[in-house]
Amino acid sequence: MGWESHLTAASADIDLIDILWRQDIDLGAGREIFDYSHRQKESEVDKELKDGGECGDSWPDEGTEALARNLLVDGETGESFPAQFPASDVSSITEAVPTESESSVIQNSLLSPLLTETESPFDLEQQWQDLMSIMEMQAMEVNTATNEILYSTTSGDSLSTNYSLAPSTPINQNVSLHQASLGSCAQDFSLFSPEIESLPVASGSTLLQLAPNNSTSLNSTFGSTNLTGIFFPPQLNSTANETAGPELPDPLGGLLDEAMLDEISLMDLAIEEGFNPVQASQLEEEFDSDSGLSLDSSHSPASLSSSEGSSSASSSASSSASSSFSEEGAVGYSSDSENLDLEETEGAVGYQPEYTKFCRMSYQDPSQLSYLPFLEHVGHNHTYNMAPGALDTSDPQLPGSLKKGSREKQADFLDKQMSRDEHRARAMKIPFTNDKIINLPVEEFNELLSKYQLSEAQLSLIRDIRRRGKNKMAAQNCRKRKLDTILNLERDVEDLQRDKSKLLREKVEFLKSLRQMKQKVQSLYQEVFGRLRDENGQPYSPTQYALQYAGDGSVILIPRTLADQQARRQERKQKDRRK
DNA sequence: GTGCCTTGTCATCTG
DNA sequence: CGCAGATGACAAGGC
Repeated sequence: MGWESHLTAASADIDLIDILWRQDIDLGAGREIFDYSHRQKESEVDKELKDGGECGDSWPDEGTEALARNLLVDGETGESFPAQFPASDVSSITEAVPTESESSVIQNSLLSPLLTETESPFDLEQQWQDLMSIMEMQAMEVNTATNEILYSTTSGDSLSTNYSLAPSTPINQNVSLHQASLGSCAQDFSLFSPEIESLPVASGSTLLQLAPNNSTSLNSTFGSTNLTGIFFPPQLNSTANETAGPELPDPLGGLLDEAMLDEISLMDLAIEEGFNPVQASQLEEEFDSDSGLSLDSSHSPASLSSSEGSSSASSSASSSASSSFSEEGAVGYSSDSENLDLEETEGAVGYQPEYTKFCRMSYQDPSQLSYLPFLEHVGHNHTYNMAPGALDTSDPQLPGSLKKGSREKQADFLDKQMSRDEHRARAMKIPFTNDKIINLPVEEFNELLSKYQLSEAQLSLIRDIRRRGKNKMAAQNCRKRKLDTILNLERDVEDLQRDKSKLLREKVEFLKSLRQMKQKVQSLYQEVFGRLRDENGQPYSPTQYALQYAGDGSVILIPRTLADQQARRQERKQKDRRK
């Protein structure tokens, strides 16, 4: 029989993975049951989730309420369920499942020990925010299945789906619905109360064929077995009835343990600290568009400077300008040097000093881009390679049809684009480009200097230009690196949050599977115990006997007192292990 | 006029 | 020790 294998497997040292693996195989009431609800609510879920995903920054407040009305769909099982379960919904669902409602007392009482474990009080709204954050993180996942939707961590919600849409599922899967959403449903916690003995179990269940009077005392029975520690935390079993009542229902039921809640809270904190999916997507867009900011050689300052340097500056600046030049002009260069005679330089092809601005993210005036084609011409003029005095102030590359006014404009613009050092170099009649000054290797640079008869002032300026130019590029690179570092860190944070969200969802799924497994084992126990007969053909009393899983995989019937003793021993072991 | 951003520059540190 | 690069800090200019 199938139940034998279940019991046998569960009797040994069962770890979580083993349970889950078997659950995937054995759970008959799985996907097909949940799919119904999924199909039913699919469109609504999509819509709601879309809305939820667009909550953006406002989710902590508005998202909570919105989510409360959401239907959540389990990505693994396809199970869908209302994220929150108003009393009216409960009643309607209950009515829709008459067999369930008939036997609700039994069902609830059977299940409660499983679903009340490791509960801890926490803020309901905070939970919803946590769940919302998980969902939003899900939306960030580009490569994951888009339809995978977070399983709600509220056991009551999840079970409500079973309750309403899977009438034939084992009854105990549906019980905590009431526990979670209806605090007054005390029967949820009366699994092993005597009054249930005479009540029939759900007839539609494919698993439960329990004979009457045989469904009691299962709690302690399980507690006496090796399965106790896995499926039925003893402390909860013993207090199941006490925890029922009008207290605030725990929407997460036994599904979320404290550690998990901690994780969710931490993640929630992380998200609150500035990362929501909207921002993340924006960030991704920035990553794409920020290529211009990267150290891509095509955009690097060096390469830009090269094109800048390839442009030529006219050395025909007025001599009067040079006389007004302030030598260590980093701060105090004369304004005269900036008021060079444009009429003399307008024809010069040369300068495109701040050419890099056009290639950066923040060039100041897009209208100035109209000069770019012209600048390209300028950029290929290598007049600085010519010997001193051979420079031509004319502009052979300028279209002859250009009117003088436009040329003045261009010259004015170019002049404005000249850096201070370029102005100074021109004023001092430096016979080569600033680009060369800056970018030539030391040897070539010295060689270049030796080719010319330069005054001390010129040499000093050239050294300053080289130093400042180098530092300018270094500063640009430094800033880019800094920006890249920040972006990479942000991306790392995003990735880590995504990973964490994924792990959290997996944990929720595992817990859910574990809960279902517990329910199934419980059902099997009831079935087995109910079929047992003594030598007179009478069923065993659950108050006097209990089933226990032996180490060799067999199932034995033992007196209840003995089972209770073993259960207590097991409990102590568990506590010691936790310490 | 003011605040923010970008860029250039200087001073300093580091390899 | 000198040099080149890196970087923090500051100022100027533009928006």
